[in-house]
Amino acid sequence: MAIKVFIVDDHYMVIEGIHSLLQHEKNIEWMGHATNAASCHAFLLHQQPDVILMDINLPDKSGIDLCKEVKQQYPAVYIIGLSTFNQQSFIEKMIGNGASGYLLKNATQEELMEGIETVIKGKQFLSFDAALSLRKPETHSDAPVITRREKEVLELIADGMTNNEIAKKLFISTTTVDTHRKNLLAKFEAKNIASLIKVAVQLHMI
Amino acid sequence: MAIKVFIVDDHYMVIEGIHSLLQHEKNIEWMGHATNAASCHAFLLHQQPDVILMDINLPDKSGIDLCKEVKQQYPAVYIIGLSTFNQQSFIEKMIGNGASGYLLKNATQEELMEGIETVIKGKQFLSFDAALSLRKPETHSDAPVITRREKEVLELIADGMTNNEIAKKLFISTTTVDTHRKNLLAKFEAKNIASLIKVAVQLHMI
DNA sequence: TTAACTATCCTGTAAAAACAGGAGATTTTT
DNA sequence: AAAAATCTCCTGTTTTTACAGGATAGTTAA
Repeated sequence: MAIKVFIVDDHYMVIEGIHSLLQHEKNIEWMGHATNAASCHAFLLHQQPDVILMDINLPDKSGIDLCKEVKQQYPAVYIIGLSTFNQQSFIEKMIGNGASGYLLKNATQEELMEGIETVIKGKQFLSFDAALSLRKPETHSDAPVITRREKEVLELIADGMTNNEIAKKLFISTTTVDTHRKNLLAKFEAKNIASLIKVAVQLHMI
Repeated sequence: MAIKVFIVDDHYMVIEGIHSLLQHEKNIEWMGHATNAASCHAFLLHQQPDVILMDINLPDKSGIDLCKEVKQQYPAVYIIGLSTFNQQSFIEKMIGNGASGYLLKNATQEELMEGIETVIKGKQFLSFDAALSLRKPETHSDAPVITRREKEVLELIADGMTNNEIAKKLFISTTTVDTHRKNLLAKFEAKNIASLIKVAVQLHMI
């Protein structure tokens, strides 16, 4: 029996691209597409795909949230996240919200088929690069790995708060905030906060 | 005579998507694709497309640079930039480097065809959203107006330089740099440089 | 169960930024 | 030509950051 595949993505080129890659696969039944979360919900009221390929960027909702909702209502469906970028945090959140796998949009037809056939068996599938990025997060990435607390402090610094103000807000000592700041500078290999903030914003870490 | 179209993009799904959208167009001759800048150059040594659809993110080089190189060597070819996002700065750089137009990847078949047919006539084509963002650049933006010198100083601050270092580099007094810094803080209504840099990077002023 | 990581805190010192409040000399715009 | 904007420079003071070099307790991972 053919695997019923549905896609949620707001980019026609991607929809058409995947459709094109799958159209000659006899094992795949193309169920169509939705370009936003609302249409996806509407579709699922009457139809039941086996696998949903889901973009993480949708106009009305993030794919991460949609993934959670769909999995709660239809636990039997397998969801594969789709993204252009190899963003570890998104991958983790998608998986955390019930996605069975992850595919980068630069995947080949073989990878796409492999992904669908893997998740339909209940297994997890991660794109090669995605899998790599989960295994060694900081190897080829310029973004340093910072802790939750450091991120918290970094955001407050970027909002213009001084160590003293941050300390009061977080109920910790000023010297602790200073230590976090020190560690952030070391991790970013930055000379001062100005250059650190620039890089952090450019890396979308703030 | 059919318009010869070539595509440079490292995402197979996008290549297939565009191919799929164009495959039934009799006016289009599909010449194939390259997934990086090097293959694109290699292809152009022997073949000559009329229009190149070019991604701004390539593995070995930015589309912005590739655009420049290709236009220098083959001025007759029309280049249309492709991107997922509606980033004004990229659009401007692509156009500045000789691109004839710009298409968002969520464009429909109609928009795609319209884009190709427009640039082949030597006209400029910008995706609707892209065009909107170019028409009113600073209308809805909170970006303060800063002088040339202030921008110069701002960039050096963002690179991690101190007032003293900047002063030496620009052959002016440290106190002058301090004044510029003071004025920048006032113009951005920022409490300190950290918050200023954050906003400046987000507004693409750095 | 160690080892590594994380978050917390400390004492100091030196450097830098932020803030106040000026002023003179060019350019640019009106 | 006059007004406005820009760039330049100054003396101070206070606050904040940056840097050095620790330490302790709890958590997480090997």
